[in-house]
Parts: sequence; structure tokens; C-alpha cells
Amino acid sequence: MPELPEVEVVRRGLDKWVTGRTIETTKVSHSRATRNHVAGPKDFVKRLNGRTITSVNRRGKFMWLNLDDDHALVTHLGMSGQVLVQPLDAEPEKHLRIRCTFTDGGRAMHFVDQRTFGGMAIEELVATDHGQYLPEPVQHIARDPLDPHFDPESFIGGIRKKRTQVKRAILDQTLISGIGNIYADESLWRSKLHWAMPTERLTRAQATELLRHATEVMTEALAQGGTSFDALYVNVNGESGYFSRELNAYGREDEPCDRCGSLMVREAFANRSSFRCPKCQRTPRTLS
DNA sequence: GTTACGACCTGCGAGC
DNA sequence: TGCTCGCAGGTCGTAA
Repeated sequence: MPELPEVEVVRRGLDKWVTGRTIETTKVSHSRATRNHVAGPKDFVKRLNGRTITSVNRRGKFMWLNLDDDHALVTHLGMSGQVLVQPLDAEPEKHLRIRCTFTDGGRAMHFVDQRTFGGMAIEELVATDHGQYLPEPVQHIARDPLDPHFDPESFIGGIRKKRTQVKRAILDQTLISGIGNIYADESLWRSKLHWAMPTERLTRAQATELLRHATEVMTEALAQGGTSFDALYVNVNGESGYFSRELNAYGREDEPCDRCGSLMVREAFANRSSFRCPKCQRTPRTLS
């Protein structure tokens, strides 16, 4: 499942392969992949062809390719999206949704998405703080911990003002971006916090530690090319990352905790799963 | 204004 | 063997 480290791996690959190149043809094979482009797939193709990609950018899990006309090709991988750079004669992938070729006759860009939660859209770039230009749909997304302008104080103050569970808070992309279910569980395990801990009870020290661990785990995952459980997450060359071998919490139900040896448990959380150590991450008193 | 929750979607594995 | 059902989960719209 692509979270911040996985998206950053893809961004770096795309930056290397497509920046400076001009799109010649675009084919949309599944209209749902361009559902966020309100003018429809025909307009999407028309506006993309002939445009040169000037840079590849990211905030949290959103990625966008700046074009030479003050617009950007905004891309979200959703749960199963991949952006691959393939030879022109490569067999089309089973779930190929969008394909772009370039005027230089080199490798093509494929957007592949099994579950179609991801997609692409062309959006106008709007000026924001620090002289940065963001696509309109990305403006409400908070900076992520790997962003040089990320403000730790804003996160620490913000999370302690909320009235919700700590895991819900760190999954809230308007508070801090880039964290998904996997890195949320890993950050909470490292911080010895239960996912249901009320945010108003977090001490300043706990919030600071949580942020430190979230930053740490995503930095480590990035260094290893991201986390992968199957062929659903790969870099632009179709290769998987190695961080799944380092996970301490996510997907480890009934396995011994790497810290205390207690058997890890899996619990229902907001229509998905949460993994924790019952001893290291004790249930908050108000919930027990 | 803030929080919670369901819908969207497809492939896979378990159970019958 | 073949069918049904539950599960995986990021984002958005809507309800409370």
C-alpha cells in the first residue's frame, strides 16, 4: 500500500525518467482513472498531449508532474496504483489505465491500478506559502515530516487540541500527511501508544516522541525502497522495496513482540485493522 | 467547525 | 469444482 516512502520512491524514479520530456500521445483505458478530471477523459488527453514535464513533486501521498503551461498532472496511487516507465514494445499490464508516450520515442509512462482507488487529473497550479505552487486538490494537505518546511510545533499543538483517538489523528492528512495504516501502527508501536489513546491526554513529550518515531520509520522505509507485501507496490522499474522485513507491528498478529515477546494482537479499527502489543501498548484506563 | 462513518473498487483466499 | 463472502485501505462526501 503506497504511503509516503513508497510515493517518494516513485517520485524519484519518475523525476529521473520523465522530467524534460514532451508527451506525444495519451490513452485512457479506464475512465474511472480520470474521474477527478471533471472535464472528462477526452479533455484530459487533449490537454496533456504536447506538454513538457518540467518537474516531479510530492506532498504526503499526492504526487504531481508540473507541466509547461502552469498546470500539473496530479497523481494519487490510492491503494494499488503504480506508475511504471516501460519500453515501447512492452506488453500492456492487465490493469493498465493510462499510457503516455513521448516525442523522443523513448520509454512510455504507464499508470496501472488494480483497485482503481488512484487516478490522474490535470489541475491548475496555485501560489501558496514559501513561494511554492501547489495543485488545487493538494492545498488542504498538511506538509509531511520529510518536507523541509514541516513545522513540528504546529503538529504537536494541533494533535493535542483534537478530540479523537491518536491513530485517527495521525491518519488525518490535514494534520500531518504521508502516514497510512502501516506506518501509523509502526509509529504507535515505537512510541508504546495504544491506537485508541485520546489525543487530549497526550502529553507534549508523547506527541513529540510520536512525531520523532513517525519521521524515523518513514525515513528508514525510504532508505530501503519502501514496504511491499506483494506485487501491488513497486517502483517505476517494477521492483519491490524491502522494508516489510523490518516491520514491528503491522501484519504481525500472533507473532511475538520484538520488544517484550508478548503475542501481538489485531483489532478492528475504522473498517480496517490495527496491530499492537497488548503489553507495551496498553489499553488507556478510560477504555479498559 | 469537528468528528465519524459508509461508499467506492477488484483480486484473493477461506469456507461451504 | 464452483460459488459466495469477507478482507485489504486512502479519500471524499455526508450525517451527526
